[in-house]
Amino acid sequence: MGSSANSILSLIKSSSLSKSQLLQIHGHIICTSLIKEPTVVTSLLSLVALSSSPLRDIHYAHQIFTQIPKPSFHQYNVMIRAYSQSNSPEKGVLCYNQMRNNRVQTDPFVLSFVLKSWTRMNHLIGGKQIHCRVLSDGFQADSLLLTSLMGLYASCGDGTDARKLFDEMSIRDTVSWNVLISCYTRNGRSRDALSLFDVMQKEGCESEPDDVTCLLLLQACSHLCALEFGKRIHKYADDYGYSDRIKVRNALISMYSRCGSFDKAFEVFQGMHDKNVVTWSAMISGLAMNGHGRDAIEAFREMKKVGVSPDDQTFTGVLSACSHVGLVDEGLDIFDSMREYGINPNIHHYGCIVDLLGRAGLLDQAYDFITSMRVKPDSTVWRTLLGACRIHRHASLGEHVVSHLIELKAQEAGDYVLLLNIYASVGDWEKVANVRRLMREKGIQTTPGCSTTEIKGKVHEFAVDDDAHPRKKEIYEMLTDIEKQLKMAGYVSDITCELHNLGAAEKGNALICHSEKLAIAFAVLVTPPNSKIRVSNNLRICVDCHNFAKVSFGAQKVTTHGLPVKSGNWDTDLQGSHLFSSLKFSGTGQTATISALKKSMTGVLE
DNA sequence: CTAGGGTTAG
Repeated sequence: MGSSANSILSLIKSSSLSKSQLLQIHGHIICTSLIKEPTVVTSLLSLVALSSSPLRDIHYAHQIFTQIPKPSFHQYNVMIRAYSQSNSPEKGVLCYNQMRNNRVQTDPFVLSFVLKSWTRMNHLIGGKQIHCRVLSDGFQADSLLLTSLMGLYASCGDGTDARKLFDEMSIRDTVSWNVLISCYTRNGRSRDALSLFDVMQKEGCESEPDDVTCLLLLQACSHLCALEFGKRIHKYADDYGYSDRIKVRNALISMYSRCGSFDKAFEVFQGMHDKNVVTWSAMISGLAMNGHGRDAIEAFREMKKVGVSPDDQTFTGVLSACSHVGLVDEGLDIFDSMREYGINPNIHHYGCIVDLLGRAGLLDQAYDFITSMRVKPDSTVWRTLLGACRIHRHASLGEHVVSHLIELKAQEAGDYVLLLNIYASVGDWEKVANVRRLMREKGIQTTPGCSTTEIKGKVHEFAVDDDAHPRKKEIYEMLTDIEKQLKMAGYVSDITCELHNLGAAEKGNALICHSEKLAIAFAVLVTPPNSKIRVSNNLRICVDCHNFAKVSFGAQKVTTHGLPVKSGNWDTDLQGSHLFSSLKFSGTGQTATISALKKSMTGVLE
């Protein structure tokens, strides 16, 4: 290697290289025979492909790479690694194929990068081919590679294969455990994920939970509304010094908000000296989902004032706050302001605006908005509009929206129920019967409603009209008692969410036994006065049960989050649109929290 | 020298 190579090498490695200097060096390397000098080219490639400097530019790296006559192992390595982290992981695979065609030897590192590419593409078959290569190359004992493979099976399957690999591993470090936990939470097995927390802490387990374990478990707690478990993780993080980490704090804010413990979320937020975008976004979403829409918008202003620049997730939070409170103009202004931050609206942002317009009754405007979107509308966007049609009883538009869902082949049981609701709300019983018949013919199964409440760490579960509970007699008595008090307080059951053509009196009776009411009655029964009651649902609450809860626990303190009720408008009016409530029961002083779970719960969580 | 773990609206 000549002296010019040496001086260029030290130039590349100097930390402050300008873009023009880089172009100059690149030009020089091409003009001279330095392009055949592996050390120089590799360090240039590493700088452009992988470094954290502003010079990082994967397209430019690719340009340099293609000019190399016969790339070395290291040069392939750098490119495959860079592509596996980029937003075109498929190019990493191409690069790997080229490497193999050129008979360049691979190693565990390269295999792990190309595995990451396949994993990010959610391509099981491609990943499996790498699995075969891992075995044929004799790396079957490399625990890091095996963990990467677990990651592949975790994102492409239901977790069975990931678990199998995990069981077969001879050395499992914390990351392996974390991959398994993450796999479980993503596949709706949050209970299994939480149970691993105890297993990891048992005597003889080679690895113990770290900060990422805490993050993952906190997420599982949110899914299950398992506040008590969440508090345990919080304590663990405190004890082991992980709770100083900003990511753990952010996860705590998120967990407490989603579990309905807004005060705790705010406490964590206020105790943080360094607040990043994620912190602010988590808090803004937390405020929005707990009924403090205006405060969420205020927090949004505050974060900009202290110099934190909002990102796409901040906007989803603040836009959803606007739609919850019904601030249409404010929401649209904020949506427009995204451009100033160089953020392109994604499907979530569009969804929020559809929700915003829809709830406000601007249904045609919402429809036009969907058709003018720069992103192809997905089924959730249409479903949001369908929900708005339900609120405002717009049957013809509802039918039209359903036709879009059918076109997308995305109709779900819930969509038929929503359509049924719309027809029922306008009293078109013939069409209600049609939809019912259609559902029967197609064999569409609706998810049975179920509510749970956590008493002394044990989760009690209730179904609609449940009579399986050992204390059912007392529960129904308590329910009657509450109803009596409510009638005096002026509560009238809302019958528009019932689907059958019954008389008003019959409907009033039919509504009584929704699972959320049973869970509330049970919780009031077994908890002492002034305690907190928390009820979780697997489905969105019906407007009557929501009103029931609001009136029972005092309409003043109503805050809501989770899935919207089947009808109703904004948080602030009694037709409130969300499920989560932090309320006070006027009779005995209990406080109730009702929140929605996206996944149904079964079994008992100890 | 390098690797594997988390993210949102409805």
